[in-house]
Amino acid sequence: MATDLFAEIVRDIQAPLDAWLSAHGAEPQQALGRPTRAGSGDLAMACHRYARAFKKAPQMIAVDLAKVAAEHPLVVEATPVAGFLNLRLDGAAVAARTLAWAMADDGALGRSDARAGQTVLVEYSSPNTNKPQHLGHCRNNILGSTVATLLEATGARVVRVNLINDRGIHICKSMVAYRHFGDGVTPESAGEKGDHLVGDFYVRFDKAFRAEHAAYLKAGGAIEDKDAYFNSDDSALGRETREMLQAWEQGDPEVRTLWSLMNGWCEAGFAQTYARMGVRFDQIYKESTTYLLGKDLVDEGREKGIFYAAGNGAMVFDLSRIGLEGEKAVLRSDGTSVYTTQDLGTAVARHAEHAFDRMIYVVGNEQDHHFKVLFGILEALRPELQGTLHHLSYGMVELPHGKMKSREGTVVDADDLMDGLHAAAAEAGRERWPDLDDGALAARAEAIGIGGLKFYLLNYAPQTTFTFDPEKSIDLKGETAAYCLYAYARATSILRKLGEADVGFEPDYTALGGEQPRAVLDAMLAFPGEVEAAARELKPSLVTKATHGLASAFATFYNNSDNRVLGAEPGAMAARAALVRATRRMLGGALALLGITPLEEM
RNA sequence: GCGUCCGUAGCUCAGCUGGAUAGAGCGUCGGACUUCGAAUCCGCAGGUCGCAGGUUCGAAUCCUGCCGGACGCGCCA
Repeated sequence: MATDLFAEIVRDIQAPLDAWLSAHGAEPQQALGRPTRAGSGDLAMACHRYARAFKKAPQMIAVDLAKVAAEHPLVVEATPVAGFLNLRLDGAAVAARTLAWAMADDGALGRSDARAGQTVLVEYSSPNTNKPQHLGHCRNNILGSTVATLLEATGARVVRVNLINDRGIHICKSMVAYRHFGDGVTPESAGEKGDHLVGDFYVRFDKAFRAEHAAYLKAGGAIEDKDAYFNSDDSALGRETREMLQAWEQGDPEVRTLWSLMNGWCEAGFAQTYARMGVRFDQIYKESTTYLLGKDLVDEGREKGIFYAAGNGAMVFDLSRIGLEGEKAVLRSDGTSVYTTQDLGTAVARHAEHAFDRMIYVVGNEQDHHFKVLFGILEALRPELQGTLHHLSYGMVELPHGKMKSREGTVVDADDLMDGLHAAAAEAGRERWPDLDDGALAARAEAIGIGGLKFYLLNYAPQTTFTFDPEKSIDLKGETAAYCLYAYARATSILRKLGEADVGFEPDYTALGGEQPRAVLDAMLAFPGEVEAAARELKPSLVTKATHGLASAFATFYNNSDNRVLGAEPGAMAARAALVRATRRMLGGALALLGITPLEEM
């Protein structure tokens, strides 16, 4: 049984207040909550909104409600203050309940059955197999993976899906470059990860193409626009690439062989990157097998009058149906399908396969418009999908000196980034533990470095476009994974030293009445609500904040010598030991939700 | 032109389904290791919440209009 103890306590105290309000003819509206103002007790409620219903001053209502609240056994003080009802709870009783709950209940680990019976598909990552993954993919992978974990923790059956973009003109560019400059090189012979090797050829293509275009312009060529030049017959490389795509579609054996070879390299590289990030999938789709889906839906939509033929023969959808402007083509005038057609087919096929209650696409906010259109068309075609489709849109990651641009070499490569984080953690670790063997040091550095990346990227709300500072990202101070891991390790250390010294003593919970232990208890009580909100709003940053909040409250508790566990008199020792054990358990659970491995020592 | 997102401390960001004195981290400055691990803690300084109106007992939060930034608006993906 997984419960949210805080919510339970609030409900219990709220009930008689609501009953009183109803009995006096007012609709109960606002729940008790944590007061925003320090020193206002444990729970508070603004009574101003009832003033109209009662035709009475908020101050008077607060006085009446205070009398009702004071009846509750957990409430030791109910004070009306300027129209607010402030409640102080029995600290020892709350502490005893909180610690028992934190040690035994899965709710304290953020688990619940709130989404029991729901099936949710989460699609994330969706890389192209023409170059290695970069910082933007890191945000996507970690965001998608964590959202999936949160939904799972709160009861949903989750299917993690990756749709690999393994076909198309950009893939052919790497292949053309390999054909020209490859000379039989392989990841093994080059000693390079496969995705990086393929990426090298993609860059090589761009370089060769730009040289070709420059020479063309110098010789008096008229087409200045690069894309237009690429698509013209004047560009030999453009022509070769386009012809290769056609050959691929026709199943040309030689082209298919090269394609399989290079895609295999790339996917093997991705697998390593995913494994290191702790990102996994239940199902991997490839566009090479899905790109023709959706054509039957176009026929269906035409019969239903959802699509119609535009002037030049293309099949289009009228976007004014969904409050947007213009038309969206689902078939070109030559009868071939577009990206959206494929997405339509994929969504319908997945619904047939999984009967999902919800499908979440984790994709950058530059595709907001695309998803509005896609969902609008899907809901017109399949009314039963209404309300099930969600685009988890996230902002771009910028660098201190602007955006990431592959052409300008300002891309932060995912593998390099993880190496850098690992190295920074290892360097700090080497100073701390001069005698630790290399293997153990590497394991800790990996946990701290990769955990740091996850925490850093998750700590921003998804829609924010934020600035990634490589220097700060490897910082182990502040609102970081390392900070939370350190709190966990210190709690572990206390308990190791304590052994069983507190066994058999009755905890004296009044020893937890001080400001610092109470702050730890408050952070514990807040945690499940934050996890639920994070799952509901698809916002893992709520979990990183709540985790840091618990670690921070514990650090403050820990650093005050009044709160020593070891050497305290038995009742206080037992109570504080219980607090440390509960903190450790909850921090471990919180880090697990974030995909971060706790360390017993660091 | 239209649409979406964003604008809060020197920097990076929380808070936004309206509530009391707007928060955190970093950075600056000053303190705390003979006491459970200093990758820690404590303290000081730092804000007309982009601007102007409106709604409300009450607005960083809701509405309108401006200003500034990002991204979109394809028979690309």
